[in-house]
Amino acid sequence: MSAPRLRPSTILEVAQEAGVSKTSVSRYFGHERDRLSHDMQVRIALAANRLGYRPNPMARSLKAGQSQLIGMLVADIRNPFSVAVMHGVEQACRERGFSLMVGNTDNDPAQERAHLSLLASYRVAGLVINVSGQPSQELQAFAAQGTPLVLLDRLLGEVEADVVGLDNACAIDIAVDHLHEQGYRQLLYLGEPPQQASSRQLRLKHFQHRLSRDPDLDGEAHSLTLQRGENTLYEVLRRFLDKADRPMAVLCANGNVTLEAVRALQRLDTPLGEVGLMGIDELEWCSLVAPGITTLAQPTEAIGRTAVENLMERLNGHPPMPPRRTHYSPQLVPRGSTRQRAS
Amino acid sequence: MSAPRLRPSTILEVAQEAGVSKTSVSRYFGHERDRLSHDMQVRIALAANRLGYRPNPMARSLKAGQSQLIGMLVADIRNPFSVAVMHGVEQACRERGFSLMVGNTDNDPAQERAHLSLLASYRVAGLVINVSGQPSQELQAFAAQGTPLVLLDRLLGEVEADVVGLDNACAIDIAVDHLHEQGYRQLLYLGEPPQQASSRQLRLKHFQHRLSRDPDLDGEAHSLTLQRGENTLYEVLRRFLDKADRPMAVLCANGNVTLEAVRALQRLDTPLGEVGLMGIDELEWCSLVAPGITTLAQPTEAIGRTAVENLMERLNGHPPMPPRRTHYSPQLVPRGSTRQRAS
DNA sequence: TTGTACGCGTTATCAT
DNA sequence: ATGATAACGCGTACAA
Repeated sequence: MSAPRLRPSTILEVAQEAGVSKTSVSRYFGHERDRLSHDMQVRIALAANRLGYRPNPMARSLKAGQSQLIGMLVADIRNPFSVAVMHGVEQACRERGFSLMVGNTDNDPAQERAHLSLLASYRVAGLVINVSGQPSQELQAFAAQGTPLVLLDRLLGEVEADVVGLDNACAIDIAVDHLHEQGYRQLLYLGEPPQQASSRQLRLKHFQHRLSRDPDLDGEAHSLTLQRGENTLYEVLRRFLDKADRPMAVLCANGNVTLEAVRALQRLDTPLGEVGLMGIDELEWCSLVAPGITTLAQPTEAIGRTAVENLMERLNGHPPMPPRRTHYSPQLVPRGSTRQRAS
Repeated sequence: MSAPRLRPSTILEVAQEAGVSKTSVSRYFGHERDRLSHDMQVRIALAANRLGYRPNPMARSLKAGQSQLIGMLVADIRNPFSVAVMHGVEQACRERGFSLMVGNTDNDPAQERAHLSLLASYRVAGLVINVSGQPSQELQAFAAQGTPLVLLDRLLGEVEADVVGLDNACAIDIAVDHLHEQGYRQLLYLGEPPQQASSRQLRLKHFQHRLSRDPDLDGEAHSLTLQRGENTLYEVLRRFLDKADRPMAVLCANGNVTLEAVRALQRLDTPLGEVGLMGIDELEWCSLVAPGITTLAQPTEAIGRTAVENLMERLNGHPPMPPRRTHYSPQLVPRGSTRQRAS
């Protein structure tokens, strides 16, 4: 049997099959069922079922000037954190009858722009985005067009949008307090280059603030580019370890950094705990690496769901609503990597 | 400033701006530029630029009866393997001017069906799917409609589709051979319930085949449902360890199983390597858990790209083409977890 | 309560 | 080489 390409049935065919006008069928599948007589409802339902009819969302969107699509742009899809958030977004969308168009920008502004204009052309009803860099013209256009925007994790000046993410200052506070309590006095903060993302800036800045405020603590902060074969992180760590004279700990700004830090510490043959290690972002393997890595867990699902909820409120609600910011507090997951050996 | 909702410009507006007919503009943006005089091309280009015109893909699809969309259905989006494949799919799509609609089914046939009929209504040009269970009516409809289908990892009888995935027999062979070489003689195979996925069946079956063929080897296979709080895996492992009298090793059918197996082994206080451990699927943390976990790495990106390439060939090519199967061989990544201590 | 007729933005057919 | 027009599937103002 060669490809038959059975045409999906149209509203017109359903109308004929049911012996009614297409208007009625349209009403039935729109939100005006109540305007139809019971008799008519039954006939339409039957006919539609027989033909396996499903409204064509393309035609709908064309007419409406807006689709039932939500766009989501992720800076790094291989980051489990992003995926976890995406899971929340996807669920929330489906529950509300929206579909998800995802794009991965690999932290590349050019890819971001390309995706953006594509999503715009699809007239997505809303956009959830993990921006990678400066506000592009395309993003401005989105905002100006009135399409609801939710910024994930990273915020952006000049763009009118809701923001959902971690309370960065709070996170740093919890982390530094915890390390302090555990007896660590010299702290090394490791993060990725802050230019690209506001959250990175905030975390870094607040860490430095804490350092300067607390006379009890000493330390430094480094921003480095994570890359295959790079061993900047290793070098930084080695020098810090050499220099330090009091109990010291490393604080990693995100999951990727944590991963590389563990690698480096293993290369340096340094037992976790003796040198404290703590990371923002909870990853499934953190409990496996002996003696367990202390983390700050973000409520990823909630972040995703909240993003969609914000979108929906703007979609249903009234335009004049000031941008909202939702900041979640992380949860401390204490493990062996911040427990000094009893000596 | 309240939401202006700037309407994106249309082909008609460009035509007026350029002082030509919409047909010409359509030709310009379609694949018939050569049929236009140079003069006209310039005028249209200028006008389009001035207005920031982008063809409306909805209208296009409506007319064409098919979209520039590729659907991708993933059984478990939180599985890093799936995400890695998705990354390959996304890239390949974008390079070819296609966008990706993703859905996560959480291994639930009902969700799969829902997504399927949605994707169908969007007239996706092709579908990449990680099926979760039996061929649903919706999937049959897809195939019957002539929409190209690529099955990932799991194949399905009765559905005409290309298949891209791992060479499961080969994978098991490599694994068993490796374990054998390393001196392990009693093998425990741990997998998830095979009913849902053909790849699970194949791996399990071939493992048992190898066991029966090789008089040198002894062992058993278990299928178990992985779940929070469940400790079936732990129990199975404990009993096996108690019983075994020769060097023994555990072979995990996928990344999730590996994760749980490591947890269980740690709970049992069994050093990795003494009891061998090996997993199918390479995960970023496998090198971190001392002494490193031996894995079989799948070429995830390639799998994703190949899936899209198959789709494209069917899209451009001639319908009468028999289903193709592409099976990749995994790569052995030997680490400490399959190295017995020198004693 | 139900139906007629038009338009959403695009492409294909047919003419010029 | 270029343009007028119909049609894709749907929603809706308007009429009945």
